[in-house]
Amino acid sequence: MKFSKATNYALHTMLFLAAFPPNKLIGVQQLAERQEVSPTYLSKILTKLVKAGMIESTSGANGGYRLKRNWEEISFLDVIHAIEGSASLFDCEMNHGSECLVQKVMVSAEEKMEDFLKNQKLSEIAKKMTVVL
Amino acid sequence: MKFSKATNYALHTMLFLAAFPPNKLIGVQQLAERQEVSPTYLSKILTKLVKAGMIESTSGANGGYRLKRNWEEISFLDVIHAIEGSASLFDCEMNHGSECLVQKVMVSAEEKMEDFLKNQKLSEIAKKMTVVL
DNA sequence: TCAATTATGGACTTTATGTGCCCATAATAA
DNA sequence: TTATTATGGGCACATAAAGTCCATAATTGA
Ligand code: SF4
Ligand code: SF4
Repeated sequence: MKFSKATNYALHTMLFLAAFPPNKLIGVQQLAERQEVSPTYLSKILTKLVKAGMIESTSGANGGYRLKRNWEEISFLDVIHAIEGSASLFDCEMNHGSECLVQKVMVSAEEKMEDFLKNQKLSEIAKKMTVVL
Repeated sequence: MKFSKATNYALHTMLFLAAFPPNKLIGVQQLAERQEVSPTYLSKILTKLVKAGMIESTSGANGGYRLKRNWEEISFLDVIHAIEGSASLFDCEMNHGSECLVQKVMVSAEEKMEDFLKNQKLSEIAKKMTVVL
């Protein structure tokens, strides 16, 4: 029960892009160096963010990634869900009726965390960070 | 990023014990059957609960497990921590100063969930459950 | 048009963790 | 003493995370 490193990389990349000249492209090489992660691995993560509609990519020389227009509204939760998926943290195979209290408690707990993360916008946090990374 | 099955087993065992004649011992065999899990595996989990001071065990014929006296105060969070440990869900190896905002946000989010789980007492939930398991 | 650069995607290996089993040992009751 | 039950170490298996490699596509610039 831990957040994956991939989520960490994704969050940091998004925050870095938020504090980067907008519309300017930056390649996976430089993003990877900054986080001390292999470019090939980070590449997979970035592709997920692209598919989630948070960033856009451009191939070819001088290509790279940049935030999409709606980025100011993206929350921590959005990034986490893009990487880890949106399935419940507590998945019980059995199905003892819809009034199962255990699941209810666990799902409610998870929602408490998600409600908070939903309100943590990347733009707000990036603004407050003095040094990025 | 999922709660382990072990946590699921632990929670269900505790809830079952809460709705069981107090001071009466029940063996791992019967507990395991009820949850459709191997006794040997459940045994390890129960030992963790013993070490966490939530239940007590008795060896020998007619031995088994039962709740300890203080059990009414035990929360979901206590059980989860006993099984999964209490380390932060978001552990960043790097240490970019104590004012790291990313960690702050993630830890705060986790605390939201924990605050909720801390207030879910086993005794309360067990009382509300019509049928146990 | 050609070569260099960059992202994408598939397949793979490695590593870590969770899940589960087996057996030896200790403790207790009959 | 024997049967029963928990404990603990070690091992095996399954699953997922983390990371690598390479082929392909898209774009730029010469
Ligand atoms: S009671 Fe709920 S959580 Fe427990 S096994 Fe049944 S469905 Fe799953
Ligand atoms: S900024 Fe915080 S979360 Fe990010 S790498 Fe540094 S210590 Fe870790």
